[in-house]
Amino acid sequence: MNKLFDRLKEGGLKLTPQRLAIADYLKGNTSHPTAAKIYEDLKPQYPSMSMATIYNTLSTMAEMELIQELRLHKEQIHYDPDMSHHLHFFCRHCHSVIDVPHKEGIPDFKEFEKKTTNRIDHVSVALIGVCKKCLQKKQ
Amino acid sequence: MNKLFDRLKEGGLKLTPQRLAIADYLKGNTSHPTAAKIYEDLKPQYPSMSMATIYNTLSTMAEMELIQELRLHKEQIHYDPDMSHHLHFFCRHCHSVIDVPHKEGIPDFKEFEKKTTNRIDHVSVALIGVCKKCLQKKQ
DNA sequence: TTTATAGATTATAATTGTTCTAAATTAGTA
DNA sequence: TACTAATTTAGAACAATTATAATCTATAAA
Ligand SMILES: [Mn+2]
Ligand SMILES: [Mn+2]
Ligand SMILES: [Zn+2]
Ligand SMILES: [Zn+2]
Repeated sequence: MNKLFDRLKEGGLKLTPQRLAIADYLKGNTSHPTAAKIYEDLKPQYPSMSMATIYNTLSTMAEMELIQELRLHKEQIHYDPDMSHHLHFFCRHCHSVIDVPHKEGIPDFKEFEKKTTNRIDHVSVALIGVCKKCLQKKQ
Repeated sequence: MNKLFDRLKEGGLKLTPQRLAIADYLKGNTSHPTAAKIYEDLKPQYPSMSMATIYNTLSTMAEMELIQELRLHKEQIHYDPDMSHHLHFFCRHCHSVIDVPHKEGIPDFKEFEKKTTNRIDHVSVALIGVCKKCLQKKQ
């Protein structure tokens, strides 16, 4: 029932309770959690789970392109199981990450690539600002 | 003769040899150096200069909006005295940063702001890829 | 010339998210 | 059940940046 988990299986990886817990946690999750948040939330059910396991599993999933790593600031990596093309808004007060529906718009840089012969693999766009909640609190 | 330094002066800061050295180093510099690179390059002339001074000075300059801090990856901050609107290409092999002339093109997100009432302060665009030199080396 | 003071610099310690390591445990298989 | 390679775990290591506290500097009283 969990696509993430099924893909891990297909990849020949062992099906451990930890991996299932992390896959279940991420499934349909739009909150862009950090490793620390996942650890904290899984702790009650899996008190022995290590941060290393969280990072290992997330790294594996990212390598298999099942989730994406969002490096929106230097403090922490956020993880996103939504692999569809969309952008992110990052609140620099509370560090929350909000999905931004993406409708084309990002210009192409083919000209830059041709002129310079640098190869662009990925255009990273992030909207930085202050979220609704934090704006309200400040008043 | 150095605009950066003059602005520091205007800001009421003391004009120290360290600050002048850093301002001179950055003037017209398009290499997007890190704090460590600046430290290394100034060491011969200023062997007693501390990393703390480099960071303090760069932070002050960034706060005064005389330079920008580029957080293109989690490892290091790159500094750029060019405050004009332009984008950056980042090579994930050698970590070099290359200016990309910007001709409008970045879509506006007014609609997102109105709908969600989150406030966008800044749209960060980074082109991630492999630079010319690194592409050649791999062949 | 001394003393005072505020700000700047320095060396070093602390911080912190992530990665590494090595030992213990487990899943999958026979 | 027993084997083995993969996985998990606790804790150490790492590295860029930030914080701290002592020292230094320039300038201004006294
Ligand atoms: Mn998302
Ligand atoms: Mn630049
Ligand atoms: Zn917020
Ligand atoms: Zn390169």
